[in-house]
Amino acid sequence: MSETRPTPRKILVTSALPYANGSLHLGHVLEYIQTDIWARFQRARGHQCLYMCADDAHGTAIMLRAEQLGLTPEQHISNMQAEHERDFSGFLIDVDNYHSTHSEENRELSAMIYRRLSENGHIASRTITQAFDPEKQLFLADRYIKGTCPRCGTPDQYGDNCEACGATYSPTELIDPVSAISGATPVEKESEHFFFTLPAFSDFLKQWTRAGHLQEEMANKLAEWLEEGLQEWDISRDAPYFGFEIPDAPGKYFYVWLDAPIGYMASLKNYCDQRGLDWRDFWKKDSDAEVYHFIGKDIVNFHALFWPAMLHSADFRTPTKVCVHGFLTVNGKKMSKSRGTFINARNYLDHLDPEYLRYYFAAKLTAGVDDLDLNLDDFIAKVNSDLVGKVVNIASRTAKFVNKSGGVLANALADEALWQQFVEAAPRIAEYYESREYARAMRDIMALADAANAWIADKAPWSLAKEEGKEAEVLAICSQGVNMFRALITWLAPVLPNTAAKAAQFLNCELDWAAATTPLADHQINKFKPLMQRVEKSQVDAVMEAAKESLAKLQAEAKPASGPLAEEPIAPQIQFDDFAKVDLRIALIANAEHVEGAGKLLKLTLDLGGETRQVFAGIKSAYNPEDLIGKHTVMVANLAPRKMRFGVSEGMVLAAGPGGKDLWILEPHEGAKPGMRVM
RNA sequence: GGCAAGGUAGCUCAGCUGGUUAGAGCGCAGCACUCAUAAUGCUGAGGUCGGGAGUUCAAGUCUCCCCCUUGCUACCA
Repeated sequence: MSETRPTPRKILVTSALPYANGSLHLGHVLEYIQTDIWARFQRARGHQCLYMCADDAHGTAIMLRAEQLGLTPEQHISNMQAEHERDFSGFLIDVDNYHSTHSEENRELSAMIYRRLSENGHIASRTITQAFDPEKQLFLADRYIKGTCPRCGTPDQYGDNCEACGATYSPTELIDPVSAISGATPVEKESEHFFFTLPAFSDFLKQWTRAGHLQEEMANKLAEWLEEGLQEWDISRDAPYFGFEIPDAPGKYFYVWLDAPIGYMASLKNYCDQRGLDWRDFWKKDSDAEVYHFIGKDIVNFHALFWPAMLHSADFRTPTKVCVHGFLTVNGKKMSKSRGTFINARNYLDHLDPEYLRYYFAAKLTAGVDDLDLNLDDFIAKVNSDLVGKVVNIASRTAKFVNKSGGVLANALADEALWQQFVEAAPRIAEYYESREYARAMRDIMALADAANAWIADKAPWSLAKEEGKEAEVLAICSQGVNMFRALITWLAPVLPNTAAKAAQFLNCELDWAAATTPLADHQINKFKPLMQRVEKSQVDAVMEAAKESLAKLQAEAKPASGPLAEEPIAPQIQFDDFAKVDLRIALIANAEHVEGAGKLLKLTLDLGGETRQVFAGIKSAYNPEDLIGKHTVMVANLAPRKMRFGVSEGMVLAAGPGGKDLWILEPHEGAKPGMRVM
């Protein structure tokens, strides 16, 4: 009844390439652990499985960060890559190759793919207008422009949205926009850009996204984009840019997301070139290999729309599957820097064994895209009880008796029926691994561990050992205990590679998936040594403490203090005349009502004592209209009218607060009358 | 506001195409064991399956409405 070995497959696996601008955090680690478990499982089953990764090393952010650090971009990304590789190895992520998108291989492949896209008529060019930093001589992406929010007046907001009030807008709407890089006032400038004609692949993608390459929920999500109609994708950036220059287009560079996925190929090419293998075996159109990308749900459009379209045009095969996972939360909350739940990979590794986290993630990972919560109390309980209390304990409580009687396992099973449960579980567990339902695999394995412990308790070999003439029976029971442990640890090996290696040493045999359910008989084992230590609460506390410290350090660099004044320094001094230009008036809120279709707006009718104004105010989240009617407030009466989707707004009411529910409009003391000027 | 995914025991989660008294692990209580890294076994308490209405002989499981959480997205002068 031993399992038949499946025919060997050729598999290429990737994790999303971490950006070479920051340290890895546990969210990254979740993905690498998911990928690594899968890759190790495939190798354990005798398949050829290459796990490729690399640093994603291009883009404006990296260029600027390097400058800030006083390094060349090349030095900076080289430092980051070294750090990333240390963290990978710390978490026992067994990549076959860790490369960089800033590599010769990637330069060649990017150029080659671009040429093919271009030859196929899938590259368009046109001139666009963009904000430009005249001092830095640099085009500015939205997030590099800062200014005063046009809606709530909060200074120092980014070019696409306001952190205080949540408004979204285009950078041209910002009041007093400045370049976040140099502080200069941006100007508009034209430039020629290249576009990948994504709409040409609309039909192809509609079919591809439904052809079993994606989880259904992701296919549904992408269908939204596909229904709305795809836009051409801007794939070029102007110099200066840290990246690859586009062939025959001096001064134009590939946008970082163009060459990032090509980095998967480049890493494989780099690996193959050193070994006399051909990377095309995996990527050519009629390849018999399988390609799996593990990614987070935030980058699914790049991997399941842009990337397959590029590959299709460039005459390469498309991925077998894009496996999307959810985000990691910590104690039920989004990993956030402000909440102090942001844990770097290194914070964890400095205090805890990587296998604990590997197991905990495995025990909660499914093939779905749901977010996964790292609940720290649950983490301690689960690891200690499942791994130490159940699995390792089976070996720990039986090995001694085997060793005592010479260390040679019995030649027959004590309980065939129980063993049969293990035999039958093997293919099911394999199927769960294969389909990335690790949580189900772990549940099955632990259920068997429970059965094993209950059986051992029932047989009580320690009691029999006290009786004369029961030596053979004791040995038979404990031999089966050791064999059950061997099966369990073999199945756990993709998750717990170090413990599995130690167990192999104790068992005095290689752990082999196919052999796991054939019991070792008449086999010499070695002395048992503890395989795994319990997690201590103090270690977990130390991780959280370290996380807070790293965070504090980061924030100290970024922001010296907090509070309204620190976050929004007082604006440059103005003269009285400047202030006098703003005509503030007392207004009576004659009416306030909801606006059909608007999420944040209230429509206010303001009585200025002889004149009424209609003003749309973004205060719906903080006020009920009925509570406002009859109250007095202060408005900017001479603000130019503004056309909005729901009508013209003829002024602004004054309010303070970060936004959402925390928003307070001004109200004058008793006695002020509508129309009075506020000076 | 729109779309999506969720809301099942204290905690983390299973519950397939609707079908007997709703499950697991952990935690908790009691008992047993004391071989084992205070590990293990047995027993038990604990849930109006977010709320409401409906369809049905029968609903955690289907429909509608509402509330809450998370993500994406729009608008927000």
